[in-house]
Amino acid sequence: MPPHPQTAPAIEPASVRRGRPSRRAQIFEAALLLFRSQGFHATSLNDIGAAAGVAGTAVYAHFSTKQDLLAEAIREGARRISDGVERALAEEPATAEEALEALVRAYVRVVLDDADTYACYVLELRNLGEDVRAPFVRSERTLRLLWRRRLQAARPELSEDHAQTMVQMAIFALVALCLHRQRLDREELEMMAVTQVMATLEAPLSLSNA
Amino acid sequence: MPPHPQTAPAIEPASVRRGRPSRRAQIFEAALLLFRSQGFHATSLNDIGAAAGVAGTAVYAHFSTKQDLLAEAIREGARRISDGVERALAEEPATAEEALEALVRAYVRVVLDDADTYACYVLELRNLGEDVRAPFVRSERTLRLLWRRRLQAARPELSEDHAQTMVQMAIFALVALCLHRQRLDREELEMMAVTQVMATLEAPLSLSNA
DNA sequence: CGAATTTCTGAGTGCTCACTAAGTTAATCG
DNA sequence: CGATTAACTTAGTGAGCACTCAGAAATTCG
Repeated sequence: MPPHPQTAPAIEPASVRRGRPSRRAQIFEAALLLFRSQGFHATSLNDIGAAAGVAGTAVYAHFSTKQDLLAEAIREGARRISDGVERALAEEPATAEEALEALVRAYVRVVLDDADTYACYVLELRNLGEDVRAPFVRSERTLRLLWRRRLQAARPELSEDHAQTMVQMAIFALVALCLHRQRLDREELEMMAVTQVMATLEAPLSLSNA
Repeated sequence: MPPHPQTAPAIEPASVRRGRPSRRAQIFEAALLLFRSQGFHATSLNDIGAAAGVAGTAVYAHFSTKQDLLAEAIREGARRISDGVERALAEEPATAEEALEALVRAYVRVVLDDADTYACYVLELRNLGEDVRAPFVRSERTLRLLWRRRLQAARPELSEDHAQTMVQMAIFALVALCLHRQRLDREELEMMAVTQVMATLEAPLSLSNA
């Protein structure tokens, strides 16, 4: 059972009803931003507490360890990606190209809308303990496999290795969008990112190939 | 004046003549690989020493601080990129497109040939102290500006903001190549990476644009 | 209000780590 | 060889850190 926020009545805390985030949420948000900007190891519990307006040790009323806090942040990043992808999978597009583009668009949306969460996911996953990290690495691999399948469906001439490399390049191109702040507005950015990545994935291999 | 390696005579140490790396180089290499795989803060001086075959404190005979060791690694990454780019700049290509492609190819070569060094550069730059980091950040910005100029020369219709975003995506697509191990062979990878990135940079913007 | 529970604080505790000091080994050179 | 110097080791030292604990403050609920 999760601990209740500061001003919480039985079912729904007043603070939530009034739109004020619970202390737990404040701490989580502060930790996420600090992990994202400084890195996990460079962030102390006192940093986190200070950013959330409490003493460092108050964190332990809501999270069991610092690793647990990171795990929660990573879990959130993974959840948003898989939610986005799930929505893309539900679309049932007509052509293989449309299927690929739906996947690309799903990623772009997550990367743009949850930039800090996804950046933290990408940059800090390595700092999770082996046991906690493993399932995330697995699902990451599964998602790349999904990309590769859709890419190969659209371009049957690609070998597995080629497709795999192209997918990794495409996904990383998107990572750039959540790491650096862009000056274009949200809608234009989404359109452009989808276009650019699709161009990568649809580019013919160089002429010297069999 | 840098300290001399273990078996060093006045000018050129015997160990270098025989192809055995100096202790300093061993330590540097070990640190680079550990920083790259575990991250700066997760790597202790004992780790580094152990990987280089000495006690942790022996590192201090060759480097002044742990930060200094990281700074050297970062400096090496920056040096290789700027060397590669410099060679590309010397080419004086005929068209703007060829100029852009030369730049892309220079990056691809560095990323593929110095994968660990460049990965360390990208991932660990943030762990350098502000003062040491600043010049690297500046030269990074300068390089991105060079990309943007060449891209805009090839495609004058692009706005600064569009070109900037495209450049960031393109560079990050290349980062993927040094982070994950690819199964394609070196030559094919270079050709493919150049092709894919050029496709991104040459892709038309989506139709809804002015 | 009063009791129970949760949240929070401030003072620890023990551990890890970067770094130092002092002394030993090994290599160089006259 | 003997003297000098660099490289290395072992044993610290002090700081910072995650985390614990005991109690205070705040909140909930009868």
